[in-house]
Amino acid sequence: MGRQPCCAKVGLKKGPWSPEEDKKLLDFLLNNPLCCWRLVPKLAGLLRCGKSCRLRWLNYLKPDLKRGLLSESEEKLVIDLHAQLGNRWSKIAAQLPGRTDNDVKNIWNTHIKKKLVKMGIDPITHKPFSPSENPSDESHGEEEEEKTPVDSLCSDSEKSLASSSVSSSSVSSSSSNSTSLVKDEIIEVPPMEAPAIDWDEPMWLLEMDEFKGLEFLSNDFDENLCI
DNA sequence: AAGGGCGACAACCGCCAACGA
DNA sequence: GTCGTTGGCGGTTGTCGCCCT
Repeated sequence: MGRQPCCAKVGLKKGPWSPEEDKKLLDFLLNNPLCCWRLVPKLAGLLRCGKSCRLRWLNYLKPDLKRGLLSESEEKLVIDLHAQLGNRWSKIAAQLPGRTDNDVKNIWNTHIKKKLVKMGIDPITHKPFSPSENPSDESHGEEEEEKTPVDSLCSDSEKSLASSSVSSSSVSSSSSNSTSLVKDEIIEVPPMEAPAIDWDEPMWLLEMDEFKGLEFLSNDFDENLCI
């Protein structure tokens, strides 16, 4: 028996969300305790499937999201975590406050991957390409081949931060930084600075009453929603 | 000015795991 | 133990805007 689709495909809207839809979803989620995503579109008056609503909330509407490119330290962290975890974007994103797995995945694919390739580093293995398999014809010096991605991307002062945090062999106990469980392993990461309120939200969203008092956007908010 | 190429990002799809009946 | 439902995840695709010719 085939798996049922997450929602009846008939009559449901797909594609980009309109400001009105965003507002409806946001209004609903701000004013109602979340029961289950399947009911959200129905109760919020949206012609979307619950899954779509969930994604929109997590990737775009959630108040504490950071937008825009990664900072240098975030980028280093992503590279290190990727070296450890592979394409487990949600685990990687969990170490970056305000970033979503979709965000990290997109940034990896559009920026970091290319950057590594250009530097002669295989983004999958995180090791220098062997001369025969190097996709970029740009010559890279011997020195560069010896560098790790972190070495190549950051200054000396920053290297210490990155290398002390999540090198592939650093599932150790040397640091008192924050830790997180990834299945059986413990990943140690440096404490990221609190997400700055650096919103790049559409104007219509910023104009909404709910967003005029930022104190409102606390962690309690999320817990209340049980997300 | 037109349009083709490309990059960036939002959104969808399909699979899987967890959970409850 | 089985089945259905739901949420979560990662891969992929679609769309839009910018840049170059």
